[in-house]
Amino acid sequence: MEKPATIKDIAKRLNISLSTVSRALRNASDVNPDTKKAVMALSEELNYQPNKLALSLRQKQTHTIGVIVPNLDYVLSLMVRGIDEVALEAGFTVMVCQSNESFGREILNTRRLLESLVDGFIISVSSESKSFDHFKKIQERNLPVVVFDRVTPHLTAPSVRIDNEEGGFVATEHLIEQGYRRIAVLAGPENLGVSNSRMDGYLNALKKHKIKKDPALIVHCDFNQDYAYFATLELLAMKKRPDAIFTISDRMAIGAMLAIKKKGLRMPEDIGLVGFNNEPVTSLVTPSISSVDMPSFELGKVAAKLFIETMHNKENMDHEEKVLKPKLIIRESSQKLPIKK
Amino acid sequence: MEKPATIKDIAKRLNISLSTVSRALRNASDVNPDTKKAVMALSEELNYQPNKLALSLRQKQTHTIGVIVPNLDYVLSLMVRGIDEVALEAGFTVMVCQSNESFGREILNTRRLLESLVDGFIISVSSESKSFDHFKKIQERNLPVVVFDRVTPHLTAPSVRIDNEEGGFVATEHLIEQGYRRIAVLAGPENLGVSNSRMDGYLNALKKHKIKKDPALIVHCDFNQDYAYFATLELLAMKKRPDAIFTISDRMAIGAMLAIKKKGLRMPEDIGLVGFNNEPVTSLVTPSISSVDMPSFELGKVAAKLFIETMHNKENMDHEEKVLKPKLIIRESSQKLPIKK
DNA sequence: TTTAATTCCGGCAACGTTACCGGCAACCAT
DNA sequence: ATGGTTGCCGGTAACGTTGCCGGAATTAAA
Repeated sequence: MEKPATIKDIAKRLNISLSTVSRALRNASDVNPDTKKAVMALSEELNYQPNKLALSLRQKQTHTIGVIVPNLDYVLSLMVRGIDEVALEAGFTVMVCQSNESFGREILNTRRLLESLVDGFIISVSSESKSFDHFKKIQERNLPVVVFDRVTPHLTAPSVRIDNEEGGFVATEHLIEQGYRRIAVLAGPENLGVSNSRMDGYLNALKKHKIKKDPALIVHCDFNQDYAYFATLELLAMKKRPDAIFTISDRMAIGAMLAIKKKGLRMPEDIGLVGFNNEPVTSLVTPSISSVDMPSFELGKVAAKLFIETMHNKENMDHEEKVLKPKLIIRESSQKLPIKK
Repeated sequence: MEKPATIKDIAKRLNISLSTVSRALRNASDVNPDTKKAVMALSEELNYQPNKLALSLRQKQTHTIGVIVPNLDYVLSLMVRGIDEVALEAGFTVMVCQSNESFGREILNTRRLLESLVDGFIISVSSESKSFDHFKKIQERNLPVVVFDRVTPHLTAPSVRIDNEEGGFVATEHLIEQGYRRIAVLAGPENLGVSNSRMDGYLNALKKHKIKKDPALIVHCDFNQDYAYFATLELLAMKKRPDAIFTISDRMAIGAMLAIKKKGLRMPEDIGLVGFNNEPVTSLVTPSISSVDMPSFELGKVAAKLFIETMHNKENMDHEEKVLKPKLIIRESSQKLPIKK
């Protein structure tokens, strides 16, 4: 039990060749039932476990998927769990690397995973990334790549995401229906697709309800509670301050909430607030915060399924694009009118 | 750029032997400076990356640490980040597996990591685990093991943890100093060492201040918000209800808070509340919740350092035991008296 | 009885790497 | 010149596994 048993040990003990043992252990064809039984019995007894390294080296497959994410916040860790579940089921191991939203780390992680000889990648791009050469290098090696959540047009690969535009739309329309008219939006970095799509939804809702867009009410800031806090303070200091805020993440919604409280304003009476992601904390704070829920776990599962499909099908699936629907959860922070019967 | 370059490719192109290339690439001794330069140049050009699989197979080391955790909540993910940071620095990759507090999964994960030929383990045991044979199997293979956070006397291995007794003590003493007298404790499962130590601290504080222990005020329940919610409701329904609650985790504190609010009681006036872990959410809810902070990130770093030390030193470090100090963070939920000058 | 088919098995090479050993020069000191 | 040292290099085996090929033994078919 000291050193793990190998095929060689079994062969020696049974006085048969390595090849026979190897075949007995998997194919089972081309091998006498009796010897097969003997091999099985002994391998059981010695607690034989095939050496993964040797196997991978031989057949040039590690059965490992490299997953690159910008961070592991609530939503992304749910997605990763979804990926994990499906991947495990299919016999894959996943290696998760966080880029911490940093472009440099993203490149480094890609390199590392490539060195580890993963069989392919499932990627959510960092908000900082403007170049995508490191990902293209993966594709040059003919390794399958799937992009999820944070997709980008600069990378042609199968993708899964939620309908962010729809999410932005329902959040904004809900605020309008509640009677809010000067609706501000706290968006993320300017080059982040996810953020822009949600903003598009916001703009569409305004247009549909004939509310004029006010550039002063559109604020880009970092994806971060503190930045959102200060941005909100500035918004509230305007002469004609907004009467509602839609933030494209719950982290930012929390920052906004703190700023609103700091100013002594009440939600939903003085000001409405809707976030995005439906993190558990939104239901715990006072007042509870309305938020757009997304099927994160499911999205992860779909990403992994898509990956496996891509891996097996030689055909080009680069233009496969799955889109899941978000859902608005209404809570106290935006519920100004009594609930209709 | 299709297939990764190997040592063989370099050797062929330079008309020298594999061995020479191999030596040139690392030892640098026993090889002519000129050939070395040539090898380096070509390896750069071909973008040569040593094949980790072959390397590991050869030298029977994967430079990988298996990390087993019961879950990835706020505290544990911080610890894992600490582990990761130190491990990476030392040239190790970490593979993290969650057991979801399940004994079966823990065994499965151990097996999986063992199959992946990790060089050793850093473990925080699941709350469900009562047997530790699967961990002992690791030690039989002479692989280094370090236990962190959730330690257990049933496993002799170097360990890192915080002083849970101290944590329970300061939390309870703080409540006593604020004037609370009937202090209940919401503890975790009965066999969980961490929980019991915190309870011991609670008991010590009572004893020091000559408050009689009341078994009715000691409640064991699952490590979980919902259970804590219902347990608190029951506590509050007592004829002589407690005037303060100490929960051994913040998750449980949140559950308790919801129950207290549900009953229409005020914090800190009617009832005091102190949690454990200092999760960010404790400062966001209303009222904000006092909590015992632990140096999680640091603890993870220490665990990894201890692992590396254990790996290198042949000497028996099994009785090395590091203990870090927790710190009480006082917030609204327990601040009944005005702050002293 | 010969031929053909079937069943079962062992040998060899290969995946990419390094450890070890031995050998050929060239140099130095005797 | 002899012997010993040093610098540099190549060959071989090994890590644990599997794929391919060929061959022996047995059975079936002609």
